Amino acid sequence: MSDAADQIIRAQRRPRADGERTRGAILRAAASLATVDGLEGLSIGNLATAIGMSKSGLYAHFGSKQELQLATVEEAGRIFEEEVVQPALAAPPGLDQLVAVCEAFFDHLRRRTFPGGCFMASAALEMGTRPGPVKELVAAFQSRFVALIRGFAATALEQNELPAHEDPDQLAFELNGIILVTDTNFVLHDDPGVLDLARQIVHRRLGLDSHRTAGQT
Amino acid sequence: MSDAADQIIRAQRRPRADGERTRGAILRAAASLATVDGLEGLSIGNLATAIGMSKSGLYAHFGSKQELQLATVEEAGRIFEEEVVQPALAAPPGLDQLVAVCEAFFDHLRRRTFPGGCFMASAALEMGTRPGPVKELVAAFQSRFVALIRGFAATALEQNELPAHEDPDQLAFELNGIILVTDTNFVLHDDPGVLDLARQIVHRRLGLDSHRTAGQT
DNA sequence: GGAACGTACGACCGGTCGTGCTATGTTGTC
DNA sequence: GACAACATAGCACGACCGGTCGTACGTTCC
Repeated sequence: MSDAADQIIRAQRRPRADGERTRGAILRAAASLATVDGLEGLSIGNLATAIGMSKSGLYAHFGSKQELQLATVEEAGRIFEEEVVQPALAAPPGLDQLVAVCEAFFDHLRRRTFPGGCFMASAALEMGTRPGPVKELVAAFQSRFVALIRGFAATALEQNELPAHEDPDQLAFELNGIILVTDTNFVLHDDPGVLDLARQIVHRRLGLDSHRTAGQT
Repeated sequence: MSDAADQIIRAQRRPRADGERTRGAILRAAASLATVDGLEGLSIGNLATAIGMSKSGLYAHFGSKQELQLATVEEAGRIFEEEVVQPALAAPPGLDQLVAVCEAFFDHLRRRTFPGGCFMASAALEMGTRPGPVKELVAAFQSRFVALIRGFAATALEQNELPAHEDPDQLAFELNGIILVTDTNFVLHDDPGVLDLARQIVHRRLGLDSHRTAGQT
C-alpha cells in the first residue's frame, strides 16, 4: 500500500538498464537469425558470436533454449505489430484498412526487416509439427492476425464497400493466402516484382481499380 | 552395337535389387521426416535409426548430406506428382482441372501422406534463404506447379468457363495462395475442417455452386 | 561501505552432427 | 563355384550442439 513496500517489490525484481538493452539486442538478432536458420536451427553459440558475446553470457538472460525461442517469437510479434498492424489501424475503418494491412505487409517484405521474409509464416510451418508452448504462441499470433483481417472485412461489408455476397471468414482466408504466397515467392525468388503483382491482385480481388496504385479517388 | 556389348554396359552399371529397394525406403522415410524436422534438420543418424540401419550403411547410398537432400526432394516431387498432379490431369481440361488440382491437394493433406503437410511448401520457406542446388530444385518444382495451374486457368478461359476479365497469372497466384494457407492452417491447427472451408472457397472463387460438394450437375 | 544482485566470461560436460576408412557379408555374372 | 561388384556394419574423427559450472566485474540498495 505504501510506496515503500512498492519500492521494495520493484527493487527485488528490477533488471539493470544495460541488461535490458543487451537483451533487446539479442532478441532482435535472434528474430533475424531465426528467419534464416529457423527457430529450431537457431543455435545459442551462433547467436552469441553474431552479437559478439559469449554463449554463457547470453545464456544468463534465458534459462533455456525454449525460453529464448519464446522471447524471440514475442519480439518478432512486437515488430510485426509495429510494421504491419499499426499502419493498417491508422487507415479509415473498413475497406481501407483491408487494403492497408495487405500493403503494409508487402512493404514489410520490401523493407527486408528480416532476411527470411515474414517471421511468423516461417515459424508457423516450422513449428506446426512440434507441439509445445512455442507452437501455441505462434498459432495464437496467427489466429489474432486472421481475426484482425476478418474484422476489417466485416466492417467493410457493413459499410457496403464490398459485394453483399462476400463472407468475412472466406475473404480473410483468401487474403491471408495471398499474403502467404507472396511471402513464399518473394523469399524463394528474391524478386520485388512479386510484391507489385500481389498488390495488383489484392486491389482487383477487392473490386478496386487495378491501374491506380496510390490513388485515393 | 551388339546386345552383348549392351549387356556388359548394363551389367557394369546395374545396381543390386535390394539396394534399390532400401534406397527407396530411405527416401520415403526421409521425405516424411523432412516435413517434421525440415530438410536441414534431417539428420543422417536420425534417419538411419528410423529405418533400422547404421549411419554408415545409409551414408553409402549418398555421398553427402546434400545428395541426400536432393534425392529426397526428387522423391517428394514424385509423390506429389502422383497424388496431386495426375488426378488433376485425369479430369476434363479447363475449369474441371482447375478445381481438381485444388481438391487433389486437399485430399493429399487429408490423407496425411506426410506428417508435416505439404513437403514443397515447407521446403520452399525453409530453403528460400539458403542458396544452393537444393533451393533451386525446390524453386523449379514450385514454378512448374504454378505453371500447371496457370495452364488450367488459361484453358478454362478459352472455353469461356470463367469471366473474361480473369487473368491466368493472377488466378494461379490466388489459388496457390489458397493452397498454401490451407496447408499452413491444417498443419498448425491440425483441423480437417480447414480443408472443407478451403474447398468451399475454391468453388466460390471459381463461380461454382458452393452448396454442392461433389455434384457434377 | 559492504552485501546482494545483475551481467558477462572461459572452461568444460555429454551428446550428436556429418563424414570418412576399413572390413565383411551378399548378390549377380561368367 | 569363383570372383567382382555391391550393400552394410563397425569404428573413429573433428566440429558443434545445448547446457552447467565457477568466477569476476559493475550496479544498486540498505
